[in-house]
Amino acid sequence: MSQKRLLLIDGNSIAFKAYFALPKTFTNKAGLHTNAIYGFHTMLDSVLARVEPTHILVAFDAGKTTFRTEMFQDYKGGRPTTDPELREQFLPLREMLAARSIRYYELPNYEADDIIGTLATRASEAGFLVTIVSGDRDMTQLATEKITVEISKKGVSDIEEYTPAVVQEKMGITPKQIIDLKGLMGDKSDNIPGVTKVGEKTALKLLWEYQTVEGVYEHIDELKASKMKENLINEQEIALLSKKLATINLTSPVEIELDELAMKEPDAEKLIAFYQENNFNEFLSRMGSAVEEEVQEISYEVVENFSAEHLANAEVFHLETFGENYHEAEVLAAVVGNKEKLFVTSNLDTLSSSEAKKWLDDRTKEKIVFDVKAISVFLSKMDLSIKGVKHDVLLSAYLLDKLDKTQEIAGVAKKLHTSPIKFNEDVYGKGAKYAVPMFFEEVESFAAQKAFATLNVSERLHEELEEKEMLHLLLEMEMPLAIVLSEMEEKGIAVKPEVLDELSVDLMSRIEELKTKIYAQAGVELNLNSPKQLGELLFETLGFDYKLYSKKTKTGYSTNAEVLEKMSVVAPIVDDILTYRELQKLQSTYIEGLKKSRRADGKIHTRYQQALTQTGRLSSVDPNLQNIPIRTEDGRKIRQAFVASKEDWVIYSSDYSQIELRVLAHISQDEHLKSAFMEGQDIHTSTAMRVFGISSPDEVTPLDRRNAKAVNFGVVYGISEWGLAKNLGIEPYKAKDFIDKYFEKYPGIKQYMEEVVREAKEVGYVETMFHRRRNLPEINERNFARRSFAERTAINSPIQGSAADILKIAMNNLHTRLAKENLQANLLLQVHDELIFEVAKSDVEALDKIVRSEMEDAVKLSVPLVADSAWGESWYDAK
DNA sequence: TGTGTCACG
DNA sequence: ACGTACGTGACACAT
Repeated sequence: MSQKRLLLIDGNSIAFKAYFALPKTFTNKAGLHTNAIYGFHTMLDSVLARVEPTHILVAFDAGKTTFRTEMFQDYKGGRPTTDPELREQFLPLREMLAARSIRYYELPNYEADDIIGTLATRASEAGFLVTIVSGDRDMTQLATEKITVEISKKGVSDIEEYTPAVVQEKMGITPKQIIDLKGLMGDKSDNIPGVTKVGEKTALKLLWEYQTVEGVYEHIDELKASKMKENLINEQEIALLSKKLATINLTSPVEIELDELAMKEPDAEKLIAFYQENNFNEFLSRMGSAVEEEVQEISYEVVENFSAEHLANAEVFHLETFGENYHEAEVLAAVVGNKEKLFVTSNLDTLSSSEAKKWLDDRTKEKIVFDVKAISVFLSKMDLSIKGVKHDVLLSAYLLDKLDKTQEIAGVAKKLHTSPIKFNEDVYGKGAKYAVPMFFEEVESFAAQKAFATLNVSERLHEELEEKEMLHLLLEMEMPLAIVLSEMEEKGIAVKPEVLDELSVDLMSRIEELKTKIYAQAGVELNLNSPKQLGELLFETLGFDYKLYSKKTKTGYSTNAEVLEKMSVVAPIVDDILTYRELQKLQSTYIEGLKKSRRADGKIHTRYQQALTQTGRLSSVDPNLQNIPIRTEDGRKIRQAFVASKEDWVIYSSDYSQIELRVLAHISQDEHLKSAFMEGQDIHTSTAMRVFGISSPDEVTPLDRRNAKAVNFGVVYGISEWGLAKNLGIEPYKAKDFIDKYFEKYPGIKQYMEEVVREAKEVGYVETMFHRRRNLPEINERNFARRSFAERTAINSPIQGSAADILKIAMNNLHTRLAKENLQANLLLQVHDELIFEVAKSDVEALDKIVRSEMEDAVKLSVPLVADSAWGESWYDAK
């Protein structure tokens, strides 16, 4: 008979630990918190793997009153009440245990400790090895040769193992003496009093000498006179009571036979339902492979060339690449094929064969891919292109919120609970270990798996898009845009390093001057780039009261521009620090950063993340060309380095005027906002007039306009009193006044906001004009901050997202139009509401006409769309 | 690797 | 009583 092992888990204390170890962002479909359950599950998995028990039980506390409170009313007194966010997890936690066929138990009048102590004793007497898992150190008193106590520390899986030897080594006493220790020193967390002034050190010394509380009192006369001795004598009763309270009951009336605790198979059906309900996708996918015994077989063949036969029935095309940035990444392998059979080659030349070219170029040969933008960039380097792409799984997964931050097909497969495949990191490693695997077969197999997974999920995503009326968004907006973007990225924008160098010389000398000046004023030298050191200088060395200007952060004092500006009156030094910061930012991020990004062709090739933002905007990385300075003159000069790549060409820029407010006017149908735009008024002036009751535009002061502008921004962001107050530097009650007046004057906006939030609460998501969705799982949260955030998001996302959609439509239309008209012009950059081109001087007027009309007519709204344009030698001059 | 800061729309 | 304006990316520092 093999060794039986019993695992006993202290349910309350582990749930408690897990709750505090994990963020409260875990919620289930009903909006209830699940972080403690999730953490409990994780802990359970790791301890099960480690201990491999044959028997198991989770013990819970039954209630507040126990035999201990009868002995001592204040036992565990003074404890704060359990958070409702934790309390709501106890029932589902039991459900999870039930689904996993794990027995749980509670006993009126007794604590979980007593159940565990009793069963541990019975089991060890019956020849079991016992492991106890708890977050409570008191349990260590149960440790014996047969009973191991594991105490979970900070994290959920970080544990400390206690055997009698460990206890002996740590404290010099036996586990049994823990109760004597508590008797003398008490226990704050359980409100066990202990003897006055006796702490851990004193108590241990006494126990080393006299073994037990009783022993101490038998020999109390031997102690030399002291306050401590007096306390001991006076509080003998308390010491004995404390010991009693700390003693785990080993003979509780637990009505369970050990046999009943034998490990059982989980109830798969219940467990799957539970995981689904609680969004435990990771656990679900792990089950998936365990449940569907038959893992789908992937059949692939490594070939030297793609033959016409291979291509004839191919449905998928995949390029396996190595490198962080595809502008310089290496293609390792290509895959074509279908679910029955895939063909993998590392001979990329085969893509240029007439058969392959023909297949790639044939629109009637429909292809499914993952990331057509990246594929197009790679192919274009080989002078190839791909046509007939009917489904880009990257983009559809993005639209359906099925991408995780890895942006890989493996993440999609995981979210959809299909056969799991590896992530790039698993095959190529990361950091210093990022490398192509030693055995190339691994790459070939990985490439085939990705191609298979792409096919495997494509149908489901396609169907889901159809259901949600989002197919149009994929086929007519995102997929065509991917091609437009690939051309923009591939083209790149020319950057003159001489211009940057010139700016750099000036900046560096000014930075040095400022540094010297600041050190002189400070009286010490420090690293000005360190917020920590700067905070210490201002609020410790120089003695400014942080409470007046700043607030504490996790690492020190906040020293951001807002704080420094507040201090400017009393501390002239901060003006120089602000300037230093500004120039340092320009130097490191823009001068040095951009120079590093320039490639051999003298151009910068950014990459647009098309499948990332929550609203449908693009983002630009490596480098980010969507945040090149413009607001200060020093910063704006950076734009002088961005020029056309050919002689006699210029930079042309066109941007939408107030697109977000125009979108708001359209979707809210607010009469007043609409008419302001239809009459072509300055929108902030118009708002100022209405809200502040001013009759003529001439009477609107700059301050009025500024306030109105802030209110307009606030409206788009999902206005809050506090946010507006902070932005304007006024009191929240004044901000409230602005908001109230605004809503009174623009009732349609108020109605829109209420409606969009109401609807979001009902269906759990919001949509743009073109059905782009954003899910808002926290919209019905009980937590005020999270719910409020979701509500503001519900207001903002349709506005920001619709504006993004409109520019995408304009870009696609422009792309087609420019190809047709054969202009000497290239679209180079997109900055959310702005498009930047390079164009032959001779074609500027023609381009201007086309661009403005395509932007203004991209969609028909109930207010006009207006695009303003400009051009010049550099991006700086296109203003 | 996380935090603070700051650049843009 | 709660803690915020919406959406991003890159840099330097500190751990």
